[in-house]
Amino acid sequence: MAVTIKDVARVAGVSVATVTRALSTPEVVRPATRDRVREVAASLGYHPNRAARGLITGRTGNLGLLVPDLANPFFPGIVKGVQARAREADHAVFLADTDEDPAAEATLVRRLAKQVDGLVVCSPRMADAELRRLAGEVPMVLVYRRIPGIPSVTAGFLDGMRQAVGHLVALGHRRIAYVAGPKTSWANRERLRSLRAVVRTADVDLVEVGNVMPRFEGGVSAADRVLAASVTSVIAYNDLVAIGLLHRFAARGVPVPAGMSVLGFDDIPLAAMVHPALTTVALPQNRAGQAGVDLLLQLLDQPAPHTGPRRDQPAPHMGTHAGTRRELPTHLMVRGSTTSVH
Amino acid sequence: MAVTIKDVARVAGVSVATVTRALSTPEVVRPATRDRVREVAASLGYHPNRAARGLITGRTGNLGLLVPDLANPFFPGIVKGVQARAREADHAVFLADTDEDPAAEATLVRRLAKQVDGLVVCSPRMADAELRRLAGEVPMVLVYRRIPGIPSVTAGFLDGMRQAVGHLVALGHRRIAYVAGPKTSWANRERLRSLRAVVRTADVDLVEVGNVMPRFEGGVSAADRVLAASVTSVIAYNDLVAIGLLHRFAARGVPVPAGMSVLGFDDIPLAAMVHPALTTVALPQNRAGQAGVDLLLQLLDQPAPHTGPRRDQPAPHMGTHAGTRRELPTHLMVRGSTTSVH
DNA sequence: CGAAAGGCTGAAAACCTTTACAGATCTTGA
DNA sequence: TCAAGATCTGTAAAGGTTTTCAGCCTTTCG
Repeated sequence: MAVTIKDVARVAGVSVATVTRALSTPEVVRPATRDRVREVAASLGYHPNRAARGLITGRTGNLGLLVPDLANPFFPGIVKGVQARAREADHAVFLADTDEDPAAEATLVRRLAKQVDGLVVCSPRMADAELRRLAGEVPMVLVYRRIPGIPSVTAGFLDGMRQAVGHLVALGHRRIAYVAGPKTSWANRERLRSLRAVVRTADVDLVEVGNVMPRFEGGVSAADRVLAASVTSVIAYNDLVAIGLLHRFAARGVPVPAGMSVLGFDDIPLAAMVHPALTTVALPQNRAGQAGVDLLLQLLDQPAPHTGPRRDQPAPHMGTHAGTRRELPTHLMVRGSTTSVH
Repeated sequence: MAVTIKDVARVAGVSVATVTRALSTPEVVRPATRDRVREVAASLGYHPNRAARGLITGRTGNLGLLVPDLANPFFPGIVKGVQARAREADHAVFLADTDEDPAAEATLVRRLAKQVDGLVVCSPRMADAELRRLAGEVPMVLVYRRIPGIPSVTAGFLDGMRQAVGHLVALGHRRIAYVAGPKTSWANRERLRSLRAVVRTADVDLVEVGNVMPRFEGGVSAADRVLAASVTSVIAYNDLVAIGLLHRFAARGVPVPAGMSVLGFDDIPLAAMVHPALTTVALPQNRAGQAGVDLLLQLLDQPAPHTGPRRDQPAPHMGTHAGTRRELPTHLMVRGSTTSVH
């Protein structure tokens, strides 16, 4: 049915070994033969069967990508970044959406592990220990989560927070609310930690408003508590929450930004589309995805672990090497949802 | 390194043939042996190498999914639907984002074709003829595009338009603008065709406002022309365009819905988050993805084409069979962006 | 008790590719 | 012209699985 290497060999009048060499190590075969083989291959539309190749080389040429929820507009950007870089490196990518289910994450990692060279795992919800175990089973890089020993790509939350708070302070705000995301979320913990650190060095009061789901509804549900906190500005866990706040503020007749400055996090495309457009801390999405793939490919190119790696010393892909951690810059996008006090 | 069928065979004291049978055709092996083998397999954490299996069975257990632009919020829903159904059927899915590039579509289809059993191709931008050719090379189902001879999943645009226009007419609107999407888009052509058909039977004037990109900016750029058309309501090609309109109307001081009713298409999650929330024709996303996978799997289960299929009769997967076309229902989501005239 | 029938199991081929090794051809220098 | 070396090419094994075929053992019936 499909054209195989044998067909090419037969038509070109050479052995299959020569065909594979002409295609993958052209320099070792005589130019005349090489060109003939390549011509035949092209005319027959031959492409090596990657599964068969993977069987022998141990490399599938495929990558896996796990995201918690594709419906969260933060993730498509990352996925696109991963795709773009993977395609450049001639790799295809398996995508799995875990529906925010930590248990599904482990299952899917294992399910995919056999078919890929490595995985990019995005904002995983599962526990550190479990993740570490999985990282021992299959090469893996983390995006938007940091665990010592596993290569990771994150963004400068602390710096982002510094810019955000700096912006509000410059506008005269002295009481700021923070609407926190899920307690179990690493990103939320990091943002909160950064925020507290920043606040400590500035002359502002911070009011923390309970944990909400990182979605529109979470913002809606937190809005009234924010209003009750008598603050002049609010930083939301992410843009979706911020937009939920906006929605509820509008319904309550609180003008934004005149009556309340709202600041988001992520800079999802949506942030620029709402009215007023959202001031937000932009986190790289595309670039984070790309960086994830870069790290992963780099990891895979490292000398392979000794067959039967010792238990007592981490396998090379555990990420003990340099350049294994990457922190991308963040920047503040000032739009219409923040303004000066009075 | 990884545990293979040989390991299981050795430990269980049987041949590899028995192992594979115990796992994939349990009824043919003696219960005692079967149980022992399965136990050993489980304890060793054995999972068949799918690449190797695919080599011999011709089935990879993988599906491919092509989308034009994951950043368009319409598509993540479809992707999630595909994922969900694929996972139920124990298939993994390759995702490729074509970045709205028709040329990339063909390349990616061919690139993926070797590694999957079939493809779900979503809202493809390429020409019918090209798509037909590709469908001859690899089992394929179309989602949100209909081409005779290729299995497809679409939604009832005509019915959706009937509901949309009916809603506006009931509210007293007599002049309606339509902001069209890209001329090359099949969805746009269908929507326009449906709209014209509906308008013909109702007592309303239709003003068509030029073709715009199917994004937020497209709506922004069309808004002024809509205002100049002295209509009381506008139907946008999709929600993103509608939201762009909303944005520009707000900037121009035109109150929505009091001064202008705005109606979208798709019902992306965002539609409910903007202010005012968008009245829109809801197209199934998740269900469309699921239906696409259903159709594809059904296609694959059909008797395989005779080895060396005749040129003069379509291969089975060309979709000459019944049940090969599926049209899902649409419904109008009435929210805050439409109201009665005066 | 013997033979046929049926149920289970194992050996080996097949899927498509890459690669180690050995063989063949060509070039070069004497 | 011959030998040695370099260059190129072919054979065969390997990778993990499924499947065909044949053979073994057990059962059943005469």
